[in-house]
Amino acid sequence: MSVEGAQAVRRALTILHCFRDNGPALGASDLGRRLDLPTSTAHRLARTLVASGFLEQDPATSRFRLGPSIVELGQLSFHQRGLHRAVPELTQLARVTSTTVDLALRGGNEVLILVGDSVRREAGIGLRRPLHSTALGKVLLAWSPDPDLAGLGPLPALTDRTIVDPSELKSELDLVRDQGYAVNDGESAAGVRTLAVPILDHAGNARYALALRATPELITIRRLDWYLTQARTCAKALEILLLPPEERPTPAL
Amino acid sequence: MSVEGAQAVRRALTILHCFRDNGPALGASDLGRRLDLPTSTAHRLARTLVASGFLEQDPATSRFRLGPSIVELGQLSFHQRGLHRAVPELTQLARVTSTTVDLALRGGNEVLILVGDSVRREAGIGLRRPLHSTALGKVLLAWSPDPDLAGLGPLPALTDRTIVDPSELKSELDLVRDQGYAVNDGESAAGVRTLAVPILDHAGNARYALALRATPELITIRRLDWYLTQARTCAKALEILLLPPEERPTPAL
DNA sequence: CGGTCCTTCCCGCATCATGGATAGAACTTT
DNA sequence: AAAGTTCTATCCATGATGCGGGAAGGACCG
Repeated sequence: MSVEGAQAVRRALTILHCFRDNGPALGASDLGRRLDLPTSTAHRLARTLVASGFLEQDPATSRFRLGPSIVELGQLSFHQRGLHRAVPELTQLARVTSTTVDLALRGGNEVLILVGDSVRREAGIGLRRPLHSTALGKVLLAWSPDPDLAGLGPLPALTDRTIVDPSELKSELDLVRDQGYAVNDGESAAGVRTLAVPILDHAGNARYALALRATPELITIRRLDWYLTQARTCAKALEILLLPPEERPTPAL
Repeated sequence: MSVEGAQAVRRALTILHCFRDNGPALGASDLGRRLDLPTSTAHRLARTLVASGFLEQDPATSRFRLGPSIVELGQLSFHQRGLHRAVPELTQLARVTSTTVDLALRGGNEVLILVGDSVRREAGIGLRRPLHSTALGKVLLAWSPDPDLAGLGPLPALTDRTIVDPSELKSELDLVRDQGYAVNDGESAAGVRTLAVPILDHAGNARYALALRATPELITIRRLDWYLTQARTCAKALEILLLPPEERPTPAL
């Protein structure tokens, strides 16, 4: 009961979410253990998911993996959002800047990387990252409709530079909003510097975030402005490709 | 009751499936009408889906559309299946043959087109087609583990050439299995000829089907062999790209 | 060959989803 | 501009529905 009224459905969807973190194939008892459910319940839910094509069951090992319906709807939504049109832009940006490029949006309380540059595809597609310790996350938070930092819960430290204090994060976000971009300097992993800019809609919310990622030796402070220009140019192009005209921000006053 | 034990979950998944046929955004009462459910039930299920990120609700119109989790899991599964590695092959094949190329698998009782050539992306990505009136479908049926034609139900006629008689379909499938490929000559739409070949696994089942589509003037009978060779070469490459070594068919005896 | 862990099915209980009714907002028609 | 229509969203009593302990049947390992 509590807040949302649909126990069985919620559990079934959680089962689907299990497959994002873990290996490609999970058994019924794996699922039960991971969700703290009786095996029989997990098994029944999984079977229902199989019946609708959202999971499929390996005939040999009888373990579950994501099914055809997921790919189908994923491709459909990918195209409906126009994300396929973003791929060439990102590839171009990656080539020009020699960096790794990611396009992300907010999914719950995490950053959801949807499209990587196709030069280094393995990058992080389908990956989730924390909001507080990534440049992408900072951008998504800074231009968020509900700036509820408390809702994030504790901020785990990934390196010794990670911002763990909520009030410190708050002033960081103010800075990000002020200067129009975010930098992550080894707060997520040592030796990685990331630069992120928002793709804003007419309401001033960040619909997507675009990031360039490389070593600090490549993205030096003095060259930052150049990378920023490149990123912003690309972001402007993506704004047109991804947002319908009526949702684009009104041109600067 | 009946066969699968999860009413609420089944209904929720059906809601998701609604979004494949119809426009991108549906209201709660649309959903209720389409699934023949009370509005309140449809609304509650949709809310649960929103809470898990499988749907999202437009703040302005409060209508629902596919959410970030769908794109996330879709991309993840797309990559886990190695489908991104198929894209360059398909593009190449489309260029060489000047045809429209589709890669599909079976989803329930329909053909599920997953990847089109990127030359003409709009082709039919995320589209479902009948099994009995497409070359892709014939291939998927001909090398299917359960050749249950009765389970298909009635075979609707899309043109006057569509095979509507189950026993006729059965002999057509025998022919397809014999010659190793399927042809659809205006059975799905007039003036379209399609040639499809399977990508088989070690158990002899068609995991994917690959099709070339063009006008009968282009794919003439005398040139059929050439197109067939092109398609088979590509299928062989895809077999290696898409199937793990232990699931590939053993080399011809 | 005994042990362990897995998948799968069964069935009685009480929890949980159900859907009619309602309030109110938004949009359309007259 | 007001009346009418259609929509979203919430409530709550009812009983249908999903729940999960248990046990049978395999598969794999030692």
